[in-house]
Amino acid sequence: MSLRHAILVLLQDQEASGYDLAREFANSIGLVWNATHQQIYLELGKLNDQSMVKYRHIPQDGKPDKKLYRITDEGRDELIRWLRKPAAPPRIRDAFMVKIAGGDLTDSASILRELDDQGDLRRERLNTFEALASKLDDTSRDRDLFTYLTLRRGILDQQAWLHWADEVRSALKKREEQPVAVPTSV
Amino acid sequence: MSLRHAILVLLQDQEASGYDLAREFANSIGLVWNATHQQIYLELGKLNDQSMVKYRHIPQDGKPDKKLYRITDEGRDELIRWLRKPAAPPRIRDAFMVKIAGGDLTDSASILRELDDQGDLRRERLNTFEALASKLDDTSRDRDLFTYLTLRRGILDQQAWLHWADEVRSALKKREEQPVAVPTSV
DNA sequence: ACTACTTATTCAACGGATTGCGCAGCAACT
DNA sequence: AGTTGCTGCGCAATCCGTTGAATAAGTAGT
Repeated sequence: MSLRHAILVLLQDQEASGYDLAREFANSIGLVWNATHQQIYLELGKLNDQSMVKYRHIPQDGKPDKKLYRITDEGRDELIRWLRKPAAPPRIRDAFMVKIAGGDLTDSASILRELDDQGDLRRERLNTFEALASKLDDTSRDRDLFTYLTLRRGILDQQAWLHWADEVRSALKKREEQPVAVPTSV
Repeated sequence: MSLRHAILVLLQDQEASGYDLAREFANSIGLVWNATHQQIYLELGKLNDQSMVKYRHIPQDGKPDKKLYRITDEGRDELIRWLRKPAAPPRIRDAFMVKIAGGDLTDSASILRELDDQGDLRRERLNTFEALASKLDDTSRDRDLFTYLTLRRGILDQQAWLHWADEVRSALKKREEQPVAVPTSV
């Protein structure tokens, strides 16, 4: 319901094409909201119809033409209105966690395998986030305070996940060491 | 894409009605995947069409009739197949975080207000999760290992969030103490 | 008496999101 | 010579999800 607002937030700083936005959704904002290019183009179309944004057509040679969008006053008003009213709590949809909840059906080995895979991904993210955050440390993180805080959120999130993964590993190890009185097949 | 599998996981342990499942989605599984009753009834219908579940009709007096669903062999096969293949990484859609990213547009006060509200919610959740987890401690948390691990995930998640919220508060406080060279209005 | 909540299922309408495809040209690698 | 990848935009079909409502009878509270 608020892809539109995420787009407006991005357009606040600078004019951008749909393609530019898609890239940013894959990086910075992707941390908190992700979207594909189809959705973005569609939403830009709607925003344009409602004159929240406007664009100018830029012919390019060598590359395809593009449309550079910028936010309008109406768009900024809408954004501010949205910022004021409380956000709905995020709905959680974590397929991996559903697997954990149904873990009795699987063997530990395949759980551990996927745990490692997901862990690699998380650790990777953690590194990039930390790199970006320390870059902000060096220069000025007062101006980019909210970017910094967003990154911190991502960092703490990954760390919490990795910590949990360790707990899972040691719990599964303990369970295998002491062959318990649990039926292996019902 | 895997509400169906969450349902199948729940149906594994016991026969249940749509209504029962909806309640469980509001509690246990809701921690990692949430759904409204409309969705659940719809999905149960589809699962039934594909003979992943079957039901028996239970007439009741005093209360409305109900349908008790149970998982079939096909359903169990499908579930196991799904458990084996890697889960897609969860897509993140956190409206509140979008607000933080666009925080320059808002005053600190309204951010702090919403931070408190969200914090209350998180703290509440943390309490219920911890209560449930310690209940498992007392009896046997070997049998319910995966329930326990799911709860741990929820607990660590809330804690990480609350910790982040503290960081935000002190960062905003610091910013206000030293009136910085940041334009208040562009 | 009236209101509100619980149990139980379902329909209809809409909007948001995903998947898959198509076009188009240039650069770079194999 | 051929494949892959990047820049850039878009359509169509389908599916997933949300919102809102209807029905229906019992129980519990003010």
